[in-house]
Amino acid sequence: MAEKTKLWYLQNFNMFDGMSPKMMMELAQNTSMQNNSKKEIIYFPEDASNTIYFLKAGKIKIYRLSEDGKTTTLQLLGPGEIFGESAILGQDTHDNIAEVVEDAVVCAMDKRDFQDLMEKSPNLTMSVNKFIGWRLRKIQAHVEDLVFKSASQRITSFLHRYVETFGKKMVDGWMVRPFLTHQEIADLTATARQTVNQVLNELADKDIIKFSRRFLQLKGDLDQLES
Amino acid sequence: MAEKTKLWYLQNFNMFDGMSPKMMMELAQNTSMQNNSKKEIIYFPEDASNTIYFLKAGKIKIYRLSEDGKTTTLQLLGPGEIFGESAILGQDTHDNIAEVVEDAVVCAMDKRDFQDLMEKSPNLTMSVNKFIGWRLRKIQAHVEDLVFKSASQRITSFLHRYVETFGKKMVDGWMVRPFLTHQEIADLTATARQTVNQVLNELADKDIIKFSRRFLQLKGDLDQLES
DNA sequence: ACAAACATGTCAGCAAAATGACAGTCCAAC
DNA sequence: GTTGGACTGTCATTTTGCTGACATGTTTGT
Repeated sequence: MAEKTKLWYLQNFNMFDGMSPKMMMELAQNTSMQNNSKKEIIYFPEDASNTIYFLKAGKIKIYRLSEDGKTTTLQLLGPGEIFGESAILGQDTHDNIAEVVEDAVVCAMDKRDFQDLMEKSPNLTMSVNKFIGWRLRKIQAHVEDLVFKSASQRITSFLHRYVETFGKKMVDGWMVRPFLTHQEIADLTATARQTVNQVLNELADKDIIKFSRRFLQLKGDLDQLES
Repeated sequence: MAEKTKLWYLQNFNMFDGMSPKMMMELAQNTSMQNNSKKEIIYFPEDASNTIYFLKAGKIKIYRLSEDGKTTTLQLLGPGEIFGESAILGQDTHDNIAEVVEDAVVCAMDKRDFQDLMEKSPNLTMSVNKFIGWRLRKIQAHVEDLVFKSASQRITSFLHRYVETFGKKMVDGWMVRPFLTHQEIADLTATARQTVNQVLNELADKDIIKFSRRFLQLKGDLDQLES
């Protein structure tokens, strides 16, 4: 793929804001691009973690399995986000699974190339640190939710976040498409599929949302989805 | 305090392994030392986060409060650990509380000084990244515990970790002193005080542990405390 | 067009653990 | 010493939301 195209692809990762064009060029040269379709697995636990990934389009989920086959999703990532960062955080194998939720375009870069870049650019290092900090905060908030909130509160406040980050604002509310399956929401909120179904229908009964497999529509303001 | 003493104090933080003596000297010069006694608060949420702390001795807990006054402890830190790292992760206020659990000696350093050092030493940057990665993994494991394990499993596997990291190996098992209150354990494991009490007494009945306010003794091998 | 696989809707029953209440115990400070 | 406050021990009650079961509905691939 032409470097120029790659360069374009690497725009809109805030992490690279303020980097010199020369640096960006170097980044682009070291980046490979791939299309991944739904349900593809990008990495498994125990896989060597040599690569850092930039998500250009689509959605990826990072999740874990328990011994007895239960699933919990740690993060749902959208365009502009980075994953596989354990590579640059001194781990040589992954401990999560990264799976494509919506057909994705992923840029991949070897961790050594990225580390070389970091050494050359304190600016980049700074951005990486910020990004990691943000990740850390997100997961701490996740813990807080698990501990303080009830199952149904977790579901509604997940919907809030989901609509906020992935939805489009309309005249009379918000629209997100496509929507997730109830099981996917259950895994994200550490609840049972049936509970998700129930909460979703309750919200629909109250005329706060409308949903189907293809979309989620929020009628009115975000703060109706308060825990 | 003499730089020499400070220098000594800064040993045994793995983060500084492999740093040049010159660099260590610079570190020491920028570090201030403080003694904090039990129940002292080192920082509150919303406090400006300008400082990074190195825990030389004692124990610190990092915790959060919910609106309705519940508590959950995110981490229990012992000697050799770093906290307040949000300072170098691009956050300008804290979002947790750091409180002394056992009388502590804390080294404090201004975040800008530390960042200057990081720029000069890619080595240090690397160590910091590793440390953050380790922190991230710990908290992901915390999430996993919350989701997959039952209350009593969380308590036993907490005891496991506690004994492993803070205990002394004896001929016939392990000994940790002092011990925590049941409420503290409850906050660490997201359970109720009464449940902790029950599990503790069950383990004592099975003659696996012996405990009082002052100590926790594990009779025999660590793996008896498996979930 | 059809079947197989997957997703949703609903309900009854159950279990884990939180809550609340209170007595007993330890400890530290005066 | 005595007293107040914090910590521990125990129990009965209640709740949340998970489990399993099953019917219905929808999508996908051939």
